Amino acid sequence: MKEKAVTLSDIAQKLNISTVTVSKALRNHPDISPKTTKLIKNMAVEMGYTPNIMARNLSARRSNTIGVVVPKVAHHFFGTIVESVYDIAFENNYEIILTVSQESAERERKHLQTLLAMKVDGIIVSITQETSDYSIFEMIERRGVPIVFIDRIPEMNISYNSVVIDDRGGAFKAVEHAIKLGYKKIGHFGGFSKINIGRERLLGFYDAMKQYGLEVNKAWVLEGGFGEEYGYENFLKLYSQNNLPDVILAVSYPVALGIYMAASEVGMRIPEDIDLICFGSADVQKFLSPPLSCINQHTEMISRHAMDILFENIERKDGFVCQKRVVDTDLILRGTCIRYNRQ
Amino acid sequence: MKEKAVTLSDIAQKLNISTVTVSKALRNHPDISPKTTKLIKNMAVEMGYTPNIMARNLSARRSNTIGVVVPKVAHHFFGTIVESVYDIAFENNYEIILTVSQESAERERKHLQTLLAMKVDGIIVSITQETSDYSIFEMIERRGVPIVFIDRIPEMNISYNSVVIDDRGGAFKAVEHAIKLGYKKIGHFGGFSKINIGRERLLGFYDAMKQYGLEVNKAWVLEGGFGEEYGYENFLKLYSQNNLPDVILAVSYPVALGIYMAASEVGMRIPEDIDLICFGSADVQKFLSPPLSCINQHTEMISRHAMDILFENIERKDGFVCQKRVVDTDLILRGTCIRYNRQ
DNA sequence: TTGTAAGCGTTATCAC
DNA sequence: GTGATAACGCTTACAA
Repeated sequence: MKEKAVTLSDIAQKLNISTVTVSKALRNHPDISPKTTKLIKNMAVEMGYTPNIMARNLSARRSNTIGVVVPKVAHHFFGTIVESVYDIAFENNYEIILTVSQESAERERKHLQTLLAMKVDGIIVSITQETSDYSIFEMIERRGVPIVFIDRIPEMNISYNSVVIDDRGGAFKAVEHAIKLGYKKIGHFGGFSKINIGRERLLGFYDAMKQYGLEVNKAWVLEGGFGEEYGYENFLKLYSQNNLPDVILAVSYPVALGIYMAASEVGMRIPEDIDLICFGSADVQKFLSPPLSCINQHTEMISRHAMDILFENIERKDGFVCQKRVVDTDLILRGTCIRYNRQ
Repeated sequence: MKEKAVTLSDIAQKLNISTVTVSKALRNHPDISPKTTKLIKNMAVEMGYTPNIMARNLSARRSNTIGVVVPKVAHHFFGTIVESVYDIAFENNYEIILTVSQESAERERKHLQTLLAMKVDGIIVSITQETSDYSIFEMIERRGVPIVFIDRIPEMNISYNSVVIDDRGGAFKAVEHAIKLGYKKIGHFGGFSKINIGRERLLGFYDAMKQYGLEVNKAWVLEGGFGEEYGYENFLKLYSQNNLPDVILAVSYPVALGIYMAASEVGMRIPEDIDLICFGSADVQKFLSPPLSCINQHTEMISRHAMDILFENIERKDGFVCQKRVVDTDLILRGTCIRYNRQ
């Protein structure tokens, strides 16, 4: 029932030549004459030969494979990043081993170990919210496996490659926009500030407030996670204290959704009663009511840069050049934060 | 700079024992005494040993790896399926090789070949809209690699495993619900009918119409793809003909979004002027205005069944039992299709 | 309980 | 141009 897989030597035997010749021919090695190559290739398809990548990699000491670790995949931001990573890999004849940490640092660590064990040629990782033990990354570094961090990066003092969004600039841009609209009472529902994206966005918020000489009301600057529940809870908290700002910068798209939900529950209208803008774009935002304005992140650029850096580092086996690239954001104005809604 | 990787024999040498003993100890083989095992394990971590999975798999003739091919990943439906597949794999110490066909049959084929070459123990695939050449699947079958199709399945006459949504029943349920509300002018914006999910949903629509003795107005039954653009275009087409039904069953969530967009452009209100329900659930639907009712697909159940079947088939190396499992749907009623809105 | 020998399928090296 | 030989790192008999 189960056919034994055809191997190089099966083909060789059939043709009465050596496996080496077959191996070379199949890889278009110049050693082998065109006609032998032709002959061998035909036989290979005829016999239904499939190379054994395990064996190939073991022997060749390279896997043509890139490992990826992301916290989530059923999430617009990571979903689009992952998808473009796959596209780029495909174009370049690389395979991707994707792993999902589900925001668990322990799981992340295990996945990284597996990737190492699989002898991937390079690694792309976006760390979890809770990652604080960086020893595994140092180990990867020591092993000489190129690694690039995207979006969420660790705070290490060894040098490493990274590709991030201009979080600080993006937040600044959004807040500046709100200020120019006329808003003064501005709040920020932020993420954990122990992770770069949370902290940078918070800084961008402060930058803008400071530059325009506005006072920051600490009560309106709330820390939390990047999920819906935080937007929801924080909004209700301020509402119950009867202390809401006029406009909120939400650290993520889900947080903004949480705000939509809470606002609708308590009968407040967006943007009339409270205005809103958030980080991160998903196509569905244009379908919200009102359509949600946001700070757009160019996910495909992140993937592109990350893969570029990896390919470059894989080529030059000698010391890498450590690179830090920053991807610009732009404001997409839809139905929120488009005019000043207060008296 | 680049440390040479530690191997089994490095550990063996250090300890003056054989590699076999080390190999066994590391895998908790009962052969080895607890204290030697302990000793070896300590040395392994001390030396920073990482197993070489390539070598292991080559030798063990099994990869503990499952290959997955999906048409898309930045898509709520597939994103959640993929995520749960990863979770289940992780629980069971399996690795996943995910590939994304991007709805290209050619790419799908290449990916399948790669998976075969990687010697995956099993394969899960959701075919593209255009897949019509099934020879690769027959080849996989012949190779004895367990394969299970999910959601989108091929029309082959060889037997194969599959896990699908009860598309027909789901569509029936939704249309029946609309009918009971009082609707009679019911339309269906469907997908390609050459693919099972498109066809089955269409059939479910017809089933309900027939069972309740309603006439189908062919002008309201439109075929297209599963993307936003089809909902948008089809809606505008009917609108320009001044020939809209009272309620539409959209074949997918994106198609429904397209309808929202078109309706809002021409100033028609949902659900007052035209009502709507769609296949597929995404959390964001509850944030739409009005919140969109839908036929919910239990994605995690699909993954669970698919993995179950695979594990079962991997165990029993002798002939498989071919299984076809159907996952139930349920109606999630939110702000559309909750009452009859016509005079 | 431990070790020996053989082999998994491929590729690199160096003769012929 | 072609091929013998030795890896690659591990596991599975089977022997000691």
